[in-house]
Amino acid sequence: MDGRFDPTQADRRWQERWEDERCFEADSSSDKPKTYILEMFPYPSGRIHMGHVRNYTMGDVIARFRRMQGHEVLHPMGWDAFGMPAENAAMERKVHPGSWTWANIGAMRDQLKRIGFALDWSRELATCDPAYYGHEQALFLDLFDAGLVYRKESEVNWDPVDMTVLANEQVIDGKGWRSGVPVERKKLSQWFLKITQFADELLEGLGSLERWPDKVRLMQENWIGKSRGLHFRFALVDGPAGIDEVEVFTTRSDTIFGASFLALSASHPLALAAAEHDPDAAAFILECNAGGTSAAEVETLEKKGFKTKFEAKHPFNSNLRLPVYIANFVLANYGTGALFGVPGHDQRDYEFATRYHLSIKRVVAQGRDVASEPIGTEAEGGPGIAVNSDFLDGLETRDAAAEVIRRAEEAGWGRASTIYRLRDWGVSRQRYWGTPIPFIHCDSCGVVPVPRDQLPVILPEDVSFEIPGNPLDRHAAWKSVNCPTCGAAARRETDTLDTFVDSSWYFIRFASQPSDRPFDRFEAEAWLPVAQYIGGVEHAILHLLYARFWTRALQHIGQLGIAEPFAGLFTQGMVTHETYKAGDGSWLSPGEVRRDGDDWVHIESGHPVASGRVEKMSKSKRNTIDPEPILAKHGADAVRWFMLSDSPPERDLEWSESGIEGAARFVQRVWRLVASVSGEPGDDKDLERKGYATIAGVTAAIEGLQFNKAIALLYEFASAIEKAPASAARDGAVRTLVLLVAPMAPHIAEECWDFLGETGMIIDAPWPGFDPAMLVADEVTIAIQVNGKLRETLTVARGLDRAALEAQALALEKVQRQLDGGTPRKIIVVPDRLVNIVA
RNA sequence: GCCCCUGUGGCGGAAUGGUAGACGCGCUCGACUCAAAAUCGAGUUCUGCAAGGAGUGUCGGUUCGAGUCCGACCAGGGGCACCA
Repeated sequence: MDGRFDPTQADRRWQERWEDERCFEADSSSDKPKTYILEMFPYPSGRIHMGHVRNYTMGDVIARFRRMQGHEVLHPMGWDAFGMPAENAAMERKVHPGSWTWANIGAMRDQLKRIGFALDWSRELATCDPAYYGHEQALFLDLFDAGLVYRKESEVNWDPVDMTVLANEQVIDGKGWRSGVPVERKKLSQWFLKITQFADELLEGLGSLERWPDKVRLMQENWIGKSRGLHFRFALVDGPAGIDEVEVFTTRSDTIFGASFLALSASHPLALAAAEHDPDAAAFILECNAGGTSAAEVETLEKKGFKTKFEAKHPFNSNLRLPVYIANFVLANYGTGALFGVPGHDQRDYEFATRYHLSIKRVVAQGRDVASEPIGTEAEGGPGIAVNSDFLDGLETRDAAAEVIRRAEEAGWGRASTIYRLRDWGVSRQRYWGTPIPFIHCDSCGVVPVPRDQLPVILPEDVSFEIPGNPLDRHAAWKSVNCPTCGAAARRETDTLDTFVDSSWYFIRFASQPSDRPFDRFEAEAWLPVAQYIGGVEHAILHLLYARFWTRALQHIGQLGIAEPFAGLFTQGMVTHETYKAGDGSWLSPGEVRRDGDDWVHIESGHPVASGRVEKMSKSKRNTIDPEPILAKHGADAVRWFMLSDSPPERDLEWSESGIEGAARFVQRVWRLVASVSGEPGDDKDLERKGYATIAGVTAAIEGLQFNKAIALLYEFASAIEKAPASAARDGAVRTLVLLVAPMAPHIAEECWDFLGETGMIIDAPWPGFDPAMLVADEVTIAIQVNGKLRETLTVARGLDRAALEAQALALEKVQRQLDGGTPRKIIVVPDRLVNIVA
């Protein structure tokens, strides 16, 4: 054996052997306990980046670890292959989105294989493959049959650059999540999935997801936004034809006596009725609709209203008349699109009332406040005691609210109800590169599903991207089809599905992939739920909520007996790197700069460079590090090792050259240790104990996804072995180390295993165990404190009694010096741990 | 505005209420070498010659004992945002 381990040779050799022997193909009929490990599948953008490497390394460690523990592991990989970038590439480079995507998949698959992931490539799938999206179309029709899919004319978020509709979740700060331009409002007929039907289930289900980060559960909870309150009606005085009341929703029914106006959204039926005979009202509505939705605009937007000629009667006092306004701050799609304003206890209503000189009445008193004290310069939003509120006076907010609901229900003008912030999921996209929605539009039969035997509806190949918009819409031959019901000439639906639909069930297809249907229920259930799902926190709401919904929808229609798809979730941090900016403001890549003392200079020009913030690796900031040359230089194990060390996995990891070098050093260190195996006899109790402690620690750390801790323990163990004299125990420790390193650095581990003369591959070796009794040392180090401060340590036999410990501690010179002749007031003794002398 | 998270050496970060700074990076010194790389050894929170003293964002509290628990504040990050 040579002095150095050569990863370039070994990596490929083991990767080929794993592949040739089909080691990582999961057997659905295995008797072993089944474990499903999954990382969020990548979009095939062209190249693997460090974020992928980190993500997949973590999953790979768990997968290999579980395998060594005797589990049958499913660890698949595929491609989230539909989406905008392929169309953009098509426009820019005149290539077909399909050929671009498939070429990228090929390149990225090769890259992943060179990192040595234990993946079951036999189950690889790509969502742009008709063999995948055809089944998706079938599932979509199943959901349609179950009434979970509907079509509705609705105001949508229109991205004027991408020329498509966006889901609410894809609008960030009023801008398209991809294009970054302000979203416009537009009315279109869209397909929707009834996610709101599952709002409560999705909320309740979060409680069972104990192995999810609290943060993600909280984000989903907020997103679903459950509010309990009262729906009730205000009768109108002289309402227009057909409208004699206005329904509102409130969570603060206790403030009902503080109402001083009603406000309607611009698209409320009563607002439209008002506009019919009043050009001023119509103009105001237009103004409201023109308003942008960006955060900046919303923040600075003044509360404005238009006073209609209608008045509403207060439900508890029909003599009290409230003016009805159309107001720009009322949301059309939350609650009923109308509200009653309580300026005293809602800041937004306060601003509105101030502007239009409406009365601001106190109906809740807090602390020392008294009923007669006026509201100050701000609304008082918190709970308190009802005042100036007739029969509610003296009741606490909660009780007052309940009392109003009780009376409203009794009198029949309102009912307790719950509403959600969550909206139904609009899935129509006016794009080419997506799953065609399997419907046909017939002039006489309406919207007709494509018959099952005609699935998949395949995307046409001959399309052009010369003009913006949806090429499917211009493709006359593809579009024209006969109506399946009446046979007359009809048109295909040209919208495609949101790509989040594709990723809402891929984990089921991984588990079971028959050719004639989306999945086999029993095979899928054998693997699901995913034991450990790993991905970026950016999917905390969108993807994870949709996938949960889709799974529950399948359960609802009896296709799958699983409620939650991901039993364990882990969101890993990003891989970051310092940024560099040249004098002219342009970004420079790490390869273009070099260190010069404490400063950075541009290598080519020698000009000074400003080093900026450490940020997520991104093309625009040019601070990316391509994994490829790093792999070639240091080998897969060093890259994997570095991805796991240093930072806790949920935090960001800053890429550093010295970090990867340190990792490569450790790989060589393992190799040298294996070469130092002596064959000499003899035991070494301390080293054995250290070995057991390391096994226990590493096992717990991997189970808790604390890879950085596992690695620290392995470094410590390696140091201990290096220092130990030759013995059989030392040789055994080296073997243990190799086993423990195997999930993280599998290539060197196989190489070492082979060198040690073990039979079979290390991927199949059992994970080492230990006897907990062996972890206990004979001697323990006791901390000796005076007044809680450490003064000395003492090594004593384990289990030494309190009196002996106390005596030994008091005898210490340093303790005596601290006591300075005085008598201790109290002595705390924790056996095997510490003695604290209180002076 | 509301909700949540995080503050520990030069850096990444360890610490069931019980020896703060494990482990890694960097740095210093030493060994090996003609020299370098690689490797090995010693050291590395601050302050002090030392004994000692101070020290986990700030201020207070609980406790024999607080990085850890409680309260207030400061700073950074994230999520939601006219949600009735």
